[in-house]
Amino acid sequence: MAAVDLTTHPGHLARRLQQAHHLLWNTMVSEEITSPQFAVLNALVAEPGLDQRTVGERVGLDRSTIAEVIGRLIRRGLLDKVRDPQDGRRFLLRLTDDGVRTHRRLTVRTARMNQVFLAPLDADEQALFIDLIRRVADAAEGLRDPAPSPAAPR
Amino acid sequence: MAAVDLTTHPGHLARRLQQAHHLLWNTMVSEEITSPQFAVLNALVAEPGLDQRTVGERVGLDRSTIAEVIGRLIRRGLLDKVRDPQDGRRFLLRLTDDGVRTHRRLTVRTARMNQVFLAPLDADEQALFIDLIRRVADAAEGLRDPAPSPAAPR
DNA sequence: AGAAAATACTCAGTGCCCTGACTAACTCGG
DNA sequence: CCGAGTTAGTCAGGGCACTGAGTATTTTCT
Repeated sequence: MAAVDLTTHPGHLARRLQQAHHLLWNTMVSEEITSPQFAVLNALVAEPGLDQRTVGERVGLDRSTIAEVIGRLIRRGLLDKVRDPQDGRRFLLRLTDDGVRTHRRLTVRTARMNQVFLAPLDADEQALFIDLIRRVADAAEGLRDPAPSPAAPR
Repeated sequence: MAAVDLTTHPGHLARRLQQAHHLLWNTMVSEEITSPQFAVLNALVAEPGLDQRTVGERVGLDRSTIAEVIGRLIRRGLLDKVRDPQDGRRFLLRLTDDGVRTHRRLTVRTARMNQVFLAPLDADEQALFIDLIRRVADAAEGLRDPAPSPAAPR
């Protein structure tokens, strides 16, 4: 008894939403390059020469995961990684020509995929959908560090 | 150049939403039992004695993943798995007493967590949020099998 | 200058998620 | 009754995502 209706649980819906997206991505965008990998390429198109940690921050991946993703992109020849001569801890990342081409090619397809993905909603709803998800995600991310009392921000 | 703004991409937002949810789950619900594991427990509270495949269908996991999740729940002693005497291919699943207790305990906490998770939205927005996500996820899942022409449904 | 703290990254371990190939068991048509 | 097709589950392999521990390098404080 006392089972719950999971279709009203945002977490469960979030998981299903992501699965559905992953599926559509595979068929409409690429079976080689995944959505997080594309996010990394995109971050480096916007800001070439970032280090790993910062890229991870931009796309929302922790230090371990970003290392794996970058490893795969390097293996595919889309990315180069060189020690920062200024700071021996960092690796600076830069797209190869192939990486730039791949990003451009996938950009077109992701736009098409997003249209299909959001097709069940009308234009107003689409904007609302994006806004609501962003607000919830932003707020939950803000809960990470318990935010010390405003009197002691440092 | 020509980088894209990922904050308008539903797939990227879906991933961030799920990450945020996962984080909150860990702190507010359980570090032992994950959200998909809870979904399995919940499915078996609603319908005891289901087989693996059907549980997977109920919670939205493929045959491989559901096998892993069930394996972990069995190792934790929350679940039992026995061959169906009627059909030697199936395993029938049933919660242990501990499994039932765990489900009950977590149900209370998930309700609290959902409140916190959705707190940035007002009541109307929350209902809308759930509705929009569900519609998009359902539609995308329906794209799996290309839906043959209506004249030849069989 | 030298010790302590912070930072960037790696590695091991756990869990979720999928596909494709395989095995065992059942069903159905002839 | 028996072979072909279907179904439930396993296994190998690839990718995402996190934590905690450990290494190397830089910064900071004294």
